[in-house]
Amino acid sequence: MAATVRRKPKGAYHHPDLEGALTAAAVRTIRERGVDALTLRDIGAQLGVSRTAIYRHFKDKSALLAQVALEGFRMFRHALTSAADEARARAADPIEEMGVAYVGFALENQSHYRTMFGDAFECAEEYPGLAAEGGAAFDVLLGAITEEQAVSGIGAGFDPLELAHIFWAGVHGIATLAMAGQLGPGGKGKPEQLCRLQARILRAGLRAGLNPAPGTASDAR
Amino acid sequence: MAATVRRKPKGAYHHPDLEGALTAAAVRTIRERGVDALTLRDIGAQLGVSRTAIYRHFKDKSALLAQVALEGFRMFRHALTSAADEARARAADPIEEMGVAYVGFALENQSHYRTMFGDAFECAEEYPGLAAEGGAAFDVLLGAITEEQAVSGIGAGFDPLELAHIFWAGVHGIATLAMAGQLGPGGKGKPEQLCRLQARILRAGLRAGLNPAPGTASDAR
DNA sequence: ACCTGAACACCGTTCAAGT
DNA sequence: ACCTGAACACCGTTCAAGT
Repeated sequence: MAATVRRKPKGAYHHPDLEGALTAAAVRTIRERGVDALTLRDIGAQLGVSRTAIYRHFKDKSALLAQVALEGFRMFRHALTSAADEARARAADPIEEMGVAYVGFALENQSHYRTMFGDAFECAEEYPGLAAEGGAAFDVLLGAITEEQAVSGIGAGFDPLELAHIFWAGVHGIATLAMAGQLGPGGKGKPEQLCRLQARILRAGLRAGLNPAPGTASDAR
Repeated sequence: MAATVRRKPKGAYHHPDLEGALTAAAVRTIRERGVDALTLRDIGAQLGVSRTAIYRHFKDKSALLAQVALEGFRMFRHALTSAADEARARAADPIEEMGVAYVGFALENQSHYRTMFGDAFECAEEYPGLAAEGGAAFDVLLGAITEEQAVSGIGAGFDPLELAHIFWAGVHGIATLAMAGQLGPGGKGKPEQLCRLQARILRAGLRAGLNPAPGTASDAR
């Protein structure tokens, strides 16, 4: 760590860490003016740097966005992990608390979240680190579910991967709808409340088990 | 209906219904090459029309996208309504079938769905018709939930609006994650299966009722 | 009325040139 | 090594001009 001291080159740098400054400026711009307003020229101007200087640090604009997404996934995974750990420490439901942390992260870091699950998400194969970090974040949720199955037996008869997908879809849906202002004017408290309610209904449903719906036609086997 | 016969003007029209052709071309382009590839110049070229001809029919590019979204919401509401009606006719769960129809619509009409819940969704206040159509589609879901509360008593103790938000978030989450290819390589059958499982777990949870989670700390009152 | 072509103010990206 | 300025091929949008 302390062994590698970056020797400052002779040329005058505008920024000691231009790469970090570029991603930070990107995050700030997205937050303040939206993704569409993100312009390499504007970022360069913000940093007092030529508009082509970015190409020294990133292959192109989407690589910069991928870096924002990667940074987001790292923060994201940490938020989920510590929420689950803290819940376990006070004997709360780790899955419910992870859901609250999920939605809270999305709402507090909308720039990162939008970038994580926006265009960069679609073409993740170009940035293998992205898919890996996203998978690691998902594994935190998957781990909590398998643990719950083993410890309390809740949902033990279900495929944990399917349960994880359902929980993910639920919190992702709440987060995106809340960001779009579709969950009413409740403000920030509403999404968390909704998130808790969702987790508890799902938990109760898993505990109770599924009796076949009254008129299920196609999938009796 | 048949009373208003549009008299063809003397000037030579490239398209009898340029407005409809423009939105159709937009939908097709989004489906085939993504929203970012949607270009007024390209659409004009596709239709053999000047790239500024569109301004005779739409205020700007976002108005064209709003039209695509509006068209999408109308088809969407119809799909939801008929799914619920059909479910009632054969005594199936209307909510589960609406969820399947929701996800199915999203996957079969990704151009429309992405536009409906994309940028146009954010600035819906500029296009009041959009918000109205979106609200009408949501009301189909809300109505099915209040009906279920009244008829079968399931979830009767809950705020129907909160339940509707939770169901919406669930199916919206499944739809968007499926579109992003995040629900595994299962193909088209997987999202529907997940959707049914989610609806049944939620239903079972509402039927069973919520006993307080083991270590709920903050919200005892 | 409807459409066109040129023009304007923007983009991302490339590249030879500077230090 | 790192950064710059000019240049290129694109955008959306405006507007005077055509029929």
